[in-house]
Amino acid sequence: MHDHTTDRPGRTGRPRSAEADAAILAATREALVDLGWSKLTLGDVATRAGVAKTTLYRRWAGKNELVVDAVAELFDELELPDRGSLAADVEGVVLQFADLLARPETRTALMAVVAESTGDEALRARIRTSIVDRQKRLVLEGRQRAQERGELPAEDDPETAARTADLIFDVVAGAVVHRSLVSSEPVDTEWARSFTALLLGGLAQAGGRPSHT
Amino acid sequence: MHDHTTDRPGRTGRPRSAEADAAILAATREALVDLGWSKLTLGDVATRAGVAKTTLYRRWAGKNELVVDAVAELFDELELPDRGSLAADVEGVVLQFADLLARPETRTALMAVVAESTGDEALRARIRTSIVDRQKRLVLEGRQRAQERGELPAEDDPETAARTADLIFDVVAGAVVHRSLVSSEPVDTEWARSFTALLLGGLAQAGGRPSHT
Amino acid sequence: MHDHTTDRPGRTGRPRSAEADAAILAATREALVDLGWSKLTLGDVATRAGVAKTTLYRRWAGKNELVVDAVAELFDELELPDRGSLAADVEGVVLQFADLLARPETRTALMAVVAESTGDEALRARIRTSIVDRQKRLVLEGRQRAQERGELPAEDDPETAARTADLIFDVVAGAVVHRSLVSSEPVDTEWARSFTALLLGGLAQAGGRPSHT
Amino acid sequence: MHDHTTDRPGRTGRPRSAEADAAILAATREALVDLGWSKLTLGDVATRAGVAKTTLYRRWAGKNELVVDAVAELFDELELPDRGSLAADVEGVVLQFADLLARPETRTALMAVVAESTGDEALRARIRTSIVDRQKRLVLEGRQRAQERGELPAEDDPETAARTADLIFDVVAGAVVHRSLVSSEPVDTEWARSFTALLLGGLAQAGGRPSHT
DNA sequence: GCTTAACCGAGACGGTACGTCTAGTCTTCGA
DNA sequence: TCGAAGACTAGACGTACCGTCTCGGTTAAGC
Repeated sequence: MHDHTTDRPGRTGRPRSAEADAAILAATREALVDLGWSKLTLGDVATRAGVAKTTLYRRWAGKNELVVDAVAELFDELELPDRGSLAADVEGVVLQFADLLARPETRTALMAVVAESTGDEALRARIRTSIVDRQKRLVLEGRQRAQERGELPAEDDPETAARTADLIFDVVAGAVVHRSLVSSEPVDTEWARSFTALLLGGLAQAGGRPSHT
Repeated sequence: MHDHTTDRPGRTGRPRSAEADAAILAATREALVDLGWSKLTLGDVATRAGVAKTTLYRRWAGKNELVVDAVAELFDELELPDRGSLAADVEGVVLQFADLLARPETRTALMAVVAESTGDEALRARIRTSIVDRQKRLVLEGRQRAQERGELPAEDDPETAARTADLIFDVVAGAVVHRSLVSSEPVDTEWARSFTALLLGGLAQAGGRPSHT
Repeated sequence: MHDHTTDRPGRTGRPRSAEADAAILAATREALVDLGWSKLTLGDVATRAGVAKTTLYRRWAGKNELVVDAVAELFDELELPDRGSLAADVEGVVLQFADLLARPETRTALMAVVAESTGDEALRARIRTSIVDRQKRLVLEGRQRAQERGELPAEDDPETAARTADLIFDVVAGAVVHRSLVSSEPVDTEWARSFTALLLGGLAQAGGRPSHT
Repeated sequence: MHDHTTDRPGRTGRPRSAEADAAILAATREALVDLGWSKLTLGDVATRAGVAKTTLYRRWAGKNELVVDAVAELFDELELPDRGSLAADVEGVVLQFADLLARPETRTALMAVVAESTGDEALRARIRTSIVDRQKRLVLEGRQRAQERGELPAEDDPETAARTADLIFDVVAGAVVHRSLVSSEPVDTEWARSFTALLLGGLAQAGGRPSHT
């Protein structure tokens, strides 16, 4: 997160309003719901937040940065409650993630900032820092539990462990995003179960008959 | 594909130029490379194509529709050459898809139109028709071959077969897209091999030791 | 008048439709009433006339020429019935002219083409030929009658006679146009009587008490 | 005149630039000279004035209103220097007015806005307020002087006085405009003298022999 | 009655200007 | 020094007309 409010060096003059920050981020999410990414304008956000456009530009460099911050907060809601088995944990996080992507502000904003980031390394880094990497904890935590339960073997080489975690993260997140936003099909319990079976058992085993837990 | 040129009902009046269509789509891809999605303007595309802005608007409703058509042509390049085994076929198509996503016109355009489509059912349908569904052929063809080789069992229930194909498509396409565009990590041979091992063998088996073919 | 229909040199091929000419001019006047000069478009005129735009451009060079022809016909309605005295004749023609300028197609078109003609000598000539000079007959005829009645002395020098006729024409036409279109005041019987008194008797005499006939 | 700059009710925000107003009006007159009314575009005026198009639209509703204001300033140049007699005063103002109408920006603009005003009461009012009525001062002043000199009798009834002034104004302005712009003949000293003789002495007296002063 | 050239409708074409919108900056006043 | 208000430059938007062109099809004069 990028704190615009408190970490200023100089201390003379009128201090910035902390309320304004929250109001602006909330207004941004509201505007995303109403208008979508491309029709969202900073002037409109400022109006909704009851704030002057100048104030907004003083704190964020542009639309991209603002939206990344506004959306990042939403992703911190994801959790990994212990459901007793690796399969159940995977299913749970898949459904949580799908719920998040079902919210209009997330749907439209996430893909849009990713698209913008293709030609902007700074933005790409900001997305990784603020959104993506923060969620890898879910993979690490899930593996840890599965190893404790004996469902997965321990991994000695830390580099291989990291690579595998990244791979799993891309597969899980990618599949859910693709199903939700590109294929436009619902991510319901049935799909989550099929996906989990595929992830755990692989195509060779699960190809014909997905094993219902 | 949406044919703007030939399938009009009335036959009076000057017919539309078929060259213009091709020039516009090529100019769109060129502009995507140079400018990226958000800085691409239809006026600029028209200029690059040597065409009047009105000609462009007569055929496409807006930026979204135009870019979908321009990018869709690129996806038809994907093929599934027979590499002798299911694992090799998967690896091959993953690397092909990654190459396609490494091209700047695809990187910037694909996520952007998906983002726009979240609030526009017509656009979502156009993306599905022009891009997504057309590539499912790769999954179907790959499974067919694997079954003929005996690597996968036959599937009797056609509905289950279709659901499984959709699942695999979302997993493969989603993982590659997420790795390429969100995580911003390279999709190289090594990653493709690890991913294939996971897809075929599942997490339980491949978790510790990915089986190098 | 410019005859587009009959005076062509070659004689083979399909002849131009004479009905089209009339329909176009009528449609032009109708469009002038509905839309005014600046919002009149040739495409709209063509549609109203049930004619293709091409047909229209084949016969007139542009909006200006078309409107001049369309309006010129209206001016030929003016007549100078013998009312028994010079004053009565002047009053009569003033009121007739004012009635003509009260019609919306005349109001808007006359000034507009005059404005366009300031930078276009060919158009200026066309206006003089088609509209202005044709009406000078009214002045000449009126003077002729007045001289026969003994109200005005004969004029021996033909050049002086011509200059005086031009002067009177500018004064009468100019005053009526200015009153109608610039001052936006009605040209009614009372004003016509006052104007006639001024024209005949001059300011020195008519200044205080206009002599009601 | 319509003050866009100073008389706003609210006082917050950046005030409008007074320089911009002057630059825009000057650029408008320049563009009228170069292009004429019909080819004048607001985008071009903005460029010439070194101003953004939005600044221009913020202050004027459109081309008509802008041109009226730009031309109105020119009309304020007219004066009525005391030349010693009513006839000389009339001649002087006629020649001044003709000089004004000989300037290309006036020629092309005046008739055009009058033409546009035929279907637009607001514009008609603006023309009357900004241009026409302001010049009636010349008639009133001239009559005042002539009465002081004893050339014209005093007029007791103020309503008759006003009606007569309006009549004279329409006759003088109309005749000069018609001569200049419609008949396209020069308003030179000789014509001014003939016209003055007609105006003062009337047709009956001046018909044959215009009294050369 | 057959040619044949010029006509006709329809509508796409390359252009240009429109009037509006948004971005991001700047300038003023008041807190 | 900050914030609200709103004017500023810059430039894309999507639309409307311009005047030209390219079609398929029609129509009368002249052979």
